[in-house]
Amino acid sequence: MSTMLEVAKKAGVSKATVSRVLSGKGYVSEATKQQVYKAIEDAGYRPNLLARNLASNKSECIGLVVTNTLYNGSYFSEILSQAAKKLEDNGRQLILVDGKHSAQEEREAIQFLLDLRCDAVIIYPRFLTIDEMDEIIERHKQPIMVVNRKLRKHQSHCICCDHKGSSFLATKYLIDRGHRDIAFITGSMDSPTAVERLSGYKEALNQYDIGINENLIVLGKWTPASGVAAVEALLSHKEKISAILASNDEMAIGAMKKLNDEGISVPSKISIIGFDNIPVAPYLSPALSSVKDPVSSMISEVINRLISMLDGGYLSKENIFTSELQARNSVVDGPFAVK
Amino acid sequence: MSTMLEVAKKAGVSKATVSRVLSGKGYVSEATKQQVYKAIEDAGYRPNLLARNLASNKSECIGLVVTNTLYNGSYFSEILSQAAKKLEDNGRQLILVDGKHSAQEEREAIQFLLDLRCDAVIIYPRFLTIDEMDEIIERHKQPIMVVNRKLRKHQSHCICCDHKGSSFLATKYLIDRGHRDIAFITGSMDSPTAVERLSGYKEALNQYDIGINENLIVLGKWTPASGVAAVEALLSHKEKISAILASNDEMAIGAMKKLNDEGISVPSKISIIGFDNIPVAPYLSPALSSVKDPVSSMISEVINRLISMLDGGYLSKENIFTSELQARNSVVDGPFAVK
DNA sequence: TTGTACGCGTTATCAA
DNA sequence: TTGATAACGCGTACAA
Repeated sequence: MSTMLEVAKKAGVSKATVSRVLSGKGYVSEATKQQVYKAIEDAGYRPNLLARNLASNKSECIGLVVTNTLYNGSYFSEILSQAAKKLEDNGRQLILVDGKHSAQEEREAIQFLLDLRCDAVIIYPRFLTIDEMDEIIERHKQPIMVVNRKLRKHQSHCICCDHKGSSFLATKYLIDRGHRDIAFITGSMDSPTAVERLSGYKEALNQYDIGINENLIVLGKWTPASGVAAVEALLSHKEKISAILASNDEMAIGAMKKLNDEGISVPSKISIIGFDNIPVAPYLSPALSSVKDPVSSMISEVINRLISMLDGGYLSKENIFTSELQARNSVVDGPFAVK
Repeated sequence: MSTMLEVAKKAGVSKATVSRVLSGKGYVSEATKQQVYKAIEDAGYRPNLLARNLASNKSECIGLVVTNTLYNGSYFSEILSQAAKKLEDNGRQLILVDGKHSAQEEREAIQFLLDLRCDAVIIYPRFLTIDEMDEIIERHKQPIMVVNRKLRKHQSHCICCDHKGSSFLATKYLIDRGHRDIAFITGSMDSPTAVERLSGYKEALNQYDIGINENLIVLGKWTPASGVAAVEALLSHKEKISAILASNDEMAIGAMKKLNDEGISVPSKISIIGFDNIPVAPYLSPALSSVKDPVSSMISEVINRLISMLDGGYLSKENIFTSELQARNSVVDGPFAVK
């Protein structure tokens, strides 16, 4: 790898001049500029970003941390494609690193990006607590944004969404159409999203004076296979069921499969609603409907803020954004009246 | 951010000693070791990876380039989750950067990772030609591995899979079960994979003396929506059709949807086979079957090679691996006999 | 308009 | 067992 010094020698100028040509800052005569260009070409010169970033103390790239437990599934590709799209015209690079599967590893992933001197870090957390994230944000001068969690202190650094509310609405939607025997398949209960969705379901039942039947609530793990297992468990209880709310689309698809296999037709006998509205979900309707999760909006908004912070002179942490994105979920239409 | 120098001062030793403690190389007395640890703790010290990598000339991280046209879809998450899993125990970081949507941008993404001094780069190309990649590999000392393409020169640097062969087999599978009127939905024809899958289909028809009916071949774009459109086009021709081969599962799902909407039952009236076997695909059977693409094996194998190259002392490019992974696709069972 | 020289935060090579 | 000190490749005042 040839260095700037070699290019300088080839062009018969000093390092500083080459640097000026490259950065476009400072005065360089047209003649020497051409010589330098030629020398760069000849040498096949490539700047060393490590050296550049070290010297200039910035990197033009922002890091994203996502647990790999999320890698399986369309939800994740949505996050990434949004982020990529959003950053595309901004001249910054997105670097994704794996948060693996523990709080410790999520911490390390963030540290890694910070140690690499990324200009900012976005985290879609799975294991870290909001208190710890608040603390991490405090400890670092680089902006650290948190997606899908409501932080206690640094509310300008987080974007979240009302999972409980959307789950409440989806349940209400079914109730409004005459359903009373609504089963619920949870996500992994170590995930706040799973907890919130369950609680929205319960709140709706309570509000409409429908008793909560614990037999109708079964644990899932976000995967299609766990949706199959959940329906198996539900059927074993021999309870009456007219609708199933699954905490995500993958499980809803598993549930659908199992019901079909058992000869229970969907949606005429049992209605199913999932969450997230993954790309293929609309194509599975009318068997399946789905609540749209505002991932795209969240990611998009978070990057907007970040860009403002970075470009617009980012002074203190609490000074720019105070509002929260409260993108409201809406239930996709489906033929859900009880037959 | 405190530096090593500050830590050294706090501990009353020199930079060199701190460096030794951190790297675990060289002799340091237990006593000073403890002082240094304490000073690191006190200072909240974090190594600057830019400086470290610059000085040591390595980075312990490997880059991955994927076009964002692939981000939408389960196929991509499979690539990433495999790569992450594989690298997890290896102590290396995976850095994903966006290849965006042109050859130029794919080039730049590779350059970026190289400029960042990644130890190696894996590319899942979409637009770059194999000749250009051969050339890129030649120009750089870091190993550059190519997934899903057969290179001309550096065969030890690529992993590919026999898309034509698997498409041939899928077609044959249908023919063997009595199908003669088999429609084909292509992928985007600027993708080699799409071309190969089409050619496997044609070859099978030829081999069994079934004429190729151009009306039964329609262009798709990999998306579910394009699957819908493809079926629409097929139906408009009023040709007899007993089976559809879609070049990926997403399009197959779109096709399924459209047929259902038209009251044509799947698979009893028309059988559908997709490709890739995305996570939800098995749960859509028996309506849909899918040919498993060996992505996992490809990614896994490519990283195995890389690790050997990096750890085992990588000398010349042509000297270690010569064999190619020829993971054979197998058709998932489905009830595909013509009724 | 150009060059000199120092700093960025490490690692690594010698002496001591 | 430790400490100077020279790289690593680049940015950037400052001087010329």
